[in-house]
Amino acid sequence: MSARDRKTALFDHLKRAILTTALRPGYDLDEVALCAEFGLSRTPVREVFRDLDGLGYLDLRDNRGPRVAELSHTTLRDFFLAAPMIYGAILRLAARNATPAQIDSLKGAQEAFRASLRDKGPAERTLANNRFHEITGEMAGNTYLLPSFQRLLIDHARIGMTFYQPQTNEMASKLSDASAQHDAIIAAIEAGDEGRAATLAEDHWNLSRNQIELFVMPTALDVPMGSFSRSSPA
Amino acid sequence: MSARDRKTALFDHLKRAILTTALRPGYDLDEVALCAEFGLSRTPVREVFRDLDGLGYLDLRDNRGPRVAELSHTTLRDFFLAAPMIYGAILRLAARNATPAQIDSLKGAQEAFRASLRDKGPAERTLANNRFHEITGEMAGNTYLLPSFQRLLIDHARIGMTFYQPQTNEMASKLSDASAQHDAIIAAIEAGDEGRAATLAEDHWNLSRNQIELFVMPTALDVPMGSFSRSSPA
DNA sequence: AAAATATATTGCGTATACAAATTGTATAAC
DNA sequence: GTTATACAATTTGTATACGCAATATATTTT
Repeated sequence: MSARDRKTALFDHLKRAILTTALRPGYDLDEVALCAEFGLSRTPVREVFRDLDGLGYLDLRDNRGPRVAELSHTTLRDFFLAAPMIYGAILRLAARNATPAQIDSLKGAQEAFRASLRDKGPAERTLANNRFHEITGEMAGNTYLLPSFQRLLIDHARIGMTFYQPQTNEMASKLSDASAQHDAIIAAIEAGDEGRAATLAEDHWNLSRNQIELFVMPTALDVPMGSFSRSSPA
Repeated sequence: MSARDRKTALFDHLKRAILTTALRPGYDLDEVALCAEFGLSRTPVREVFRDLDGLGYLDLRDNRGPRVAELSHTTLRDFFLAAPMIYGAILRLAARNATPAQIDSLKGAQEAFRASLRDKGPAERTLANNRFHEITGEMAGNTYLLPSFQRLLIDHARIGMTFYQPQTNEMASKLSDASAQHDAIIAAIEAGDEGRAATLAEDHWNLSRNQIELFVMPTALDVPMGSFSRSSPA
């Protein structure tokens, strides 16, 4: 195994571990440990760190170890603002520009996603879903939109992993909804139907947003008015 | 002068040289020459390269020297698609979130821009204008929109330098228009008027777009129909 | 006992040395 | 004359070593 392969292995490992929150937001990485684990010296390891910093996976601070990018309240707010706009634009452009080879690639990714829903855990499902959307980004092929889109995908994956983790029960139906939407997205792209692609982007976003909101904002208890006294004693 | 200062000096130098097209798109950088010029060894110089690659200034290819990011026909098309959307979103959010300190900073940048219009050349003007818009990006403060916005600013500066360069004559009035729009943008942000900020973003974009289009598409000659024979005799 | 300063230890940043790969050139064969 | 191959030179990538800065700990002083 060449040094280059070991370097890309490290890159892929960190990317996956961060997306699936196996490495939690804010986690401090150990440079020398990773050197030993992947059989690399510090120089190439630090280059990988810098690349991941540029892509938004890591946060590099001076004279301090690299840290997994934080996922704060503020970033969540930013996420909700930016995501619908960018997702819509990306799918619209994907429908406009997708090549046959890319469509095949997207179908493959959707097949893998469906397979992961059958017999894999949350981490694998997240990665498969992430891959699907990464390909739509490649299809859109817009140099300027892509960096923002990719950052959104990183945190979308991580938000998903942190929030929907526990309730795997009622997740199932929502996930098959998501899978059905993926199929519709593929169809719209293949037909070159930009308007439909944009609509589906909105639908897909709404599904995801509802899921997230369920766990951020606790559902109000469905209780008749007046059951609780206004001034709660003690 | 410490090594760190020399490193940031190199970073700033390359950033400015690329924005002003003193280093043209596609230009191959000489690693060792820059090491000598800035008194650094190869390691920190290569780190600067990687940072600039992540930000979209440079293009790093394997086993090949770093190259100034290309500015192709395709990227120009992408630029026209993405810019209005992102610019609008950024100014809208800037109006929503700007802090008093940031507004002061923006006023300072506008003052510097106006000064550059008086007694500086195209490169200084481009840098001053770039700085103004960078601050609006900071004001918006959205983690996800910022990377795309910054990439747009890079190429907006470079497109400006390549196209409006020669005709400094008729440029003057357009530049004072741009300066007036900057003032209006500051006012809208200070008032927290999101709608007006978004409208001004559109106006500012249209002004810039018209400028660019004038040089990309040669203006049709205003000649009566039939002046040219259909089949041109070679 | 608490606080402050000195000292030790960890680890980040830079430099240099070495290895691998790519490119240019020269020579030979077709 | 053109093309292909081999070899040399330049350049890129990786490894190791050193110096400095930041933080933690211990000892001293108030």
